Amino acid sequence: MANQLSNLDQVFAALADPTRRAIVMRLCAGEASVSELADPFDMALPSFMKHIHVLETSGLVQSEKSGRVRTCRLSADVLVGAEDWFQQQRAVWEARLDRFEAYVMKLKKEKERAAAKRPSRTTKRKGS
Amino acid sequence: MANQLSNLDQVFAALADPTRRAIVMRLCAGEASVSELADPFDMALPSFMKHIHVLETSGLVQSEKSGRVRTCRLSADVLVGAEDWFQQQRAVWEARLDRFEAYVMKLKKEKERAAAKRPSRTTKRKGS
DNA sequence: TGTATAGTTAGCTTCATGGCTAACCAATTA
DNA sequence: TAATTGGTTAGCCATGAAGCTAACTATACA
Repeated sequence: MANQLSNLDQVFAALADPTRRAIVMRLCAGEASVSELADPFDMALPSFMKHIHVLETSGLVQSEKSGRVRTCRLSADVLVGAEDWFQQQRAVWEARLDRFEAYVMKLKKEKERAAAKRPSRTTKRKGS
Repeated sequence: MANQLSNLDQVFAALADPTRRAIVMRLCAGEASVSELADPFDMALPSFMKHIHVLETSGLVQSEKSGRVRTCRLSADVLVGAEDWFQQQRAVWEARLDRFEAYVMKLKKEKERAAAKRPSRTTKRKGS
């Protein structure tokens, strides 16, 4: 619902940075202020804020300022949207494997049938 | 097994580009040569090759040259490795929601118990 | 042997990213 | 009211990413 905007370009780009992945991981455990988030990182605040901003424009994070403190929280649906992409790819991949397996089974059966017709000319041979 | 090398930085960076995601999607359906892959894209070959190279160094794609044609295939395990990251985050997120829900339920019960003790002083009130 | 095909290499531009410092609000707290 | 805290703005720099053209190599086909 909220992820029409979740364009994968920005989401994946956001997640390509270890600092930002760490922020996302932290926010999975609950919301936090900017300086709480920044604390573990050895980085100037303005640099850190850029990461927050990247996360916000990707839609992964939302924030709200009250008083002088800005609180950040995760948009789980955007995260899920990205996860969906993988699941879609995996579905295609697995369908292909299934088809391939079906094909191999078919070949095998045909071979067996052929072998049954002209009985035991070549025995099963193992490839190296 | 093959994804000790699958560093998420490179994998997500690779997937942050629509051309490269399209390549991955294409390869989910089966292996292909470079020029087959390049065909749908309006892009000079050297530019396209850079994308292939990014995908290869991320581990998402492997390729092999035979004769003059280079055939590319997907490394599904690397894709799955990235998917795993999302599942881990979701697990943390959902655990938190569960705790929160448990907490809300506890509060609710306590309120009910308190209400039962001193019978019906204030009826349920709706906040605006 | 000559020509077309499939990639590759080299080198160039342009723009985005990730980091910094310095200076600047605007709420809180003393 | 003055000082501290929490964040923001502006601007600089180095690196890397994404695209291009031009020229080249090496295989396959006629």
